[in-house]
Amino acid sequence: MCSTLAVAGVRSGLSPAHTRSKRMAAMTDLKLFNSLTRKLETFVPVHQGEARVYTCGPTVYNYPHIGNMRAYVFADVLGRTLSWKGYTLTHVINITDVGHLTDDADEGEDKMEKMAAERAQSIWDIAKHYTQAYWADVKALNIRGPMKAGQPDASNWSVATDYIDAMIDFAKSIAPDHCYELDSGLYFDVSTVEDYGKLARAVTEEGEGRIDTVEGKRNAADFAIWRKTPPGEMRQMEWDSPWGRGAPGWHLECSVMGEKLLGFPFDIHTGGIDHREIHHPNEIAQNQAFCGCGGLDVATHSGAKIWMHNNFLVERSGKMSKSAGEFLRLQLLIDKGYHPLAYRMMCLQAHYRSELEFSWEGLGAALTRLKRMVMGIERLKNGLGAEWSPTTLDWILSSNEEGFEGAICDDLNTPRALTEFEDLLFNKKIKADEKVDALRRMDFVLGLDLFDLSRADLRIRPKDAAITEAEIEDALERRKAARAEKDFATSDALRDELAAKGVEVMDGDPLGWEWKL
RNA sequence: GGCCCGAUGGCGGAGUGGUUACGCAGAGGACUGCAAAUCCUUGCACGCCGGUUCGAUUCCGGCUCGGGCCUCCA
Repeated sequence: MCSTLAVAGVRSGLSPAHTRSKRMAAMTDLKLFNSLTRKLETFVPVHQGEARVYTCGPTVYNYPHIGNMRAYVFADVLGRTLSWKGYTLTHVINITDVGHLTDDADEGEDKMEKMAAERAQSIWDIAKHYTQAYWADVKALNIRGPMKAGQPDASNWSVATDYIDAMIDFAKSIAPDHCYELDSGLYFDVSTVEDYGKLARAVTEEGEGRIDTVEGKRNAADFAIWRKTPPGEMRQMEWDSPWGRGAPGWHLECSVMGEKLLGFPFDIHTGGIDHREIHHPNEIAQNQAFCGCGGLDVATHSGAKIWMHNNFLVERSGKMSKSAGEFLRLQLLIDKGYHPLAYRMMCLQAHYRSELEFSWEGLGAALTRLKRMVMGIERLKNGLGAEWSPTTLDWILSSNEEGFEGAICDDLNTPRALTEFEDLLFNKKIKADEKVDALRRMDFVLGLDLFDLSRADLRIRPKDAAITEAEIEDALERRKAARAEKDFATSDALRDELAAKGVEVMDGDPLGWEWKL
């Protein structure tokens, strides 16, 4: 990362002290909030020059809603930041196609099996369909997806069912000291590792008994490593194991794929804040057991050095829910005429650890902001801008990029980073070609793809639009003719007609018209 | 019941022991036949009660309200 010009201070006559401060900024440490310690920690890679990240991906039994996607936008910004800071990134994102119950307490049905039964479809088809739907959203949001050694690599979409043998091996290695078998399966004894639940700050003692515990469990928090298929039942997804025919527990896959693809310990494990309570504590317990470090401090033997969790996207009616029937899909936003990157912008406008309130007005605000930034970049591309002021250029340029770096390095403060970006973009004292490189570097981190977006791209036809583009163009031609004749009555009537159909006419704008949202 | 979090202008959302971002909306101006879009300018806030402090929105305590998790879900 070379965010500052080494000679800038000299050329602009700045004091040595200022030059020094800039050099230091270029090496700003990346600070990230570790859920395990609940503190901001400086990122120090396990392997020099590398960053290895594991992101808990979707369970592909249904479409992802936009709240789900916030987690991947967050993980993407983290990945882009690590790349931008010069680390060779390996990023694994898993696809859960087996084992995730409708109930984390080991009592529910398998989500995949349930959906397959409801749809009377093969479970494998269900998985394929929803995986592809997820990938479509990933692409639309400019999420880079998995990486291997610094390059995009689809093989790091790790699919749980590809790792069944590895899961069985993993389970075999921890079973003797940490597990016990019941009729329903193999269970992990959480009392065999130290600090169980540290991540959640949970109590392992019996609570108010709201969870129906499985008969025979030693501790309320014990969880299934392997679930046996009940006698007389037949599942679409089941495998033989030393503990009988059945399927792996949900928590096992992440431990196994993390270990296989990244090695323990790897640098960062990410996921939604809900995973902080059950899934990740269980994953950590498995990892401690696997390392043979049960009894050692969980902070150093959890499998990953830093655990990061993004907060929820919420709406007035409460948290987004898939079980409630209708839920917000990215495609719904697009159908209504919102470009998907408006949603990315919306995510970026809030810190990943804060809850973010969703509303259509908010999404519209993000779209407007995105549009104005795209226009700013277009002006830049056309070389338009103010006079270059040689005495201030370097200072402004570096101070904006320093500010940007400072914001991102401060636990990925994207809202602040956005303002630094705009500060530079809209600064009239710097000529376009003098700031374009810095802006490109910043845009890479934000992932808005501003240099390749046009205003026309942002103009998305609402699915229920009552008029076609050809009809609009035709009306605009007639309006143009009327205006040439100074027949304003006709031209205004045409404009009203278009407005009634959701089209806004913009005479002084090269784009000519826009959909009204 | 247990654990945890939040309360910032019309909305969203940063941040800070002393001059409090930014975006959207609003207002005024430029442009326009009039608008719209765009550009320029701009008004508006730190839940309540105490405490610490020269000074608190920022730190501490209490209160009120709201939310999350403990069941699906990022």
